[in-house]
Amino acid sequence: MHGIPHHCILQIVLDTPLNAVFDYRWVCDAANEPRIGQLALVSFGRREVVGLIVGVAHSTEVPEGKLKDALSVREQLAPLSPQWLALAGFAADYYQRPLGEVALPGLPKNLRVLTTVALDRALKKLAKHDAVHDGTPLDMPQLNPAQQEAADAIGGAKGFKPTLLYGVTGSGKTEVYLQACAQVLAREPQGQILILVPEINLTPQLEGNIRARFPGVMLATLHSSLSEGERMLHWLAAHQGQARIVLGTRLAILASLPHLQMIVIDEEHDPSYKQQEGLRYSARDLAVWRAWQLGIPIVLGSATPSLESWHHAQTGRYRRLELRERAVKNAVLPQVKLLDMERDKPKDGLTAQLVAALRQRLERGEQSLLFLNRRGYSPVICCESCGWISECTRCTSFMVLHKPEHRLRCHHCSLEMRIPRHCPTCGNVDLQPLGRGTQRVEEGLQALFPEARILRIDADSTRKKGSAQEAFDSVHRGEVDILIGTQMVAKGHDFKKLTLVGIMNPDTALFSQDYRASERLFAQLMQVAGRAGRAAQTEGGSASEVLIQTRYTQHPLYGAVVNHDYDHFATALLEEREQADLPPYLFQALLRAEAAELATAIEFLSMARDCVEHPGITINDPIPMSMTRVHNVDRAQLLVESPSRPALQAFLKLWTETLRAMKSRVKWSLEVDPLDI
DNA sequence: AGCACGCCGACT
DNA sequence: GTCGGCGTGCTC
Repeated sequence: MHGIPHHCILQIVLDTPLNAVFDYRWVCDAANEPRIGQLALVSFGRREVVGLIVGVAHSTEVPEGKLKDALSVREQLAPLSPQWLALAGFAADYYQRPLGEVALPGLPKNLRVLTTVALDRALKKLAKHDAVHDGTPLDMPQLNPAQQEAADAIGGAKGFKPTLLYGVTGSGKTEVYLQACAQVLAREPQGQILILVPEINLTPQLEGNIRARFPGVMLATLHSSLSEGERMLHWLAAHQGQARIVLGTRLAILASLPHLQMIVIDEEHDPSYKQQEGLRYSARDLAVWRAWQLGIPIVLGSATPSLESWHHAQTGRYRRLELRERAVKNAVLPQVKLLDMERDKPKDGLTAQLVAALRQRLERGEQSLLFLNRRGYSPVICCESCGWISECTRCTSFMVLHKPEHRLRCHHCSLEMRIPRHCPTCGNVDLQPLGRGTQRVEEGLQALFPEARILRIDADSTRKKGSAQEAFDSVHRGEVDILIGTQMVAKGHDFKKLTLVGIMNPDTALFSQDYRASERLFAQLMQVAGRAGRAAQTEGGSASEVLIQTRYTQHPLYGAVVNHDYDHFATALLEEREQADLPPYLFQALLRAEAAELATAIEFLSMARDCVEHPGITINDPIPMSMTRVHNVDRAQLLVESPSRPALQAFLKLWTETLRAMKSRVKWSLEVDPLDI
């Protein structure tokens, strides 16, 4: 009874917004049917696409006339595991998208093309690679007692155990992760570990550290700046279990890891774990689900945990471990001081006290960092006689002056133009820059300290590939006296000679409409402040200082920063959130609509608000988004809230199905657990 | 989402 | 006379 040709029905999902499984006929040996989790090439409409087999059956409802044969099954690739399919399924359900739209984009592009040459090449390369396997880690540095306790607790954990590793900047969280990894790798001969970081380009040291520490262990990286060839190779190394450690950004949460034994989320509070377009998933939240599904430990590390995680630690859902001291002997936390801009009026954005502090570092040959989260020369230019200001014609925003390029640029739609010679409305030639960006600060500083070596690091100065790395390297080599940067400089880097951090103008975030702004500001200030004083304090060297310029020296947020007291600050914020019925005590989703006319978008949302019964769910009024128009499209949104996550989920499922069925011409999208409202 | 088919304006 | 605008219809 072998070799008799018979046919089966492959149930296949495809990368399409259609929320459906498509059936295809497949002829094969009865004993040799394709398996769930394999990829297949099929003809779909008038094109050929790669789909994922989610079921194998022997009958179908689809009429004979519509049913097509699958073109091929990718047998050289081991099937994706049921656990991986469940992960993709969970993400699809939770974020209200079709399975195929989650599962297929989670795979390397080269797996989804018609030809298998890239796959075959990668398979061949990895087959040769299999020889080396010497799992002896190098000598581990001595940990302090708190670190050792944390590493043992994490590395020795069995079962689903989310741990919040709360440690001040420079407290050696990375070392804790690495030693916990060493324990897991030693205990589980095949075990794999997934380490997520916010942005891999900003933490280049970590990859090197891991390689140096685990020389016999294959490390695969997964992030958006890999070439397609590399991505294929690294993904496959993870999928085949060869890579024991996978280091990646949020997209790596969908990697196939058949022997996953532990997950590490570094800087778990970082907003870049949330995808901000397409499938708007939170890699951190999916990671927790994945750890729960597999019954494995997960570590969430941060000096300023998200309030969500902090809340979980308070309620006992997460175990909290704490590192209170800096790991390097004699390295102390920098002293944080507030500079009152009301009493010490700034010139060119700098108070006299900050200028004096900069001068002092220059004289001592130490480095300073000025933090200003605004790139360009000035955020707007205006006409002094008629009040004209440089607004973008396509967006609800201003055209930013970029002086080196002599251009105005919109940071939202990248519209560019030459700087007008005179005011477009009244003809006045006196157009003045208003406000201050990094370029203008750089110019002012260079005038103030002509001999100083000043370097600006922001998205504009590092546009070329590799130029950011080069810039950071030159800071590390001590070729820079004063570094000016946006949030790009806040993450990851240890600047050994840096003893001064100046924060120029953080106040705007204090009174933002967005209730998460203060949480973010605090995290950002702590993170930037943490760049200072990471090395041991040397004899005669200055103590590290963080100087914050502000008009609100009495604001409790700054008080908490001065005292390095996230603890009380977070607890106070959580109380406020509970009083005000906000996350994490409430669950939210956002329906967005866009149209050429704002009224069309609002109208659609009003209709959506009333189209389904919603007991237990609060649906607010439709409102224009705070930046209403981007690239000539008007956007509005509808906030949906519930104290019950399951109730919200059930409603969203029904709601999206209803909206999809209405086939409205208005373009809409749903975001679950939005970060920015 | 693609990608077709399908009817009305400014051009080689 | 055609190239091409995007309306709407379908995908096992």
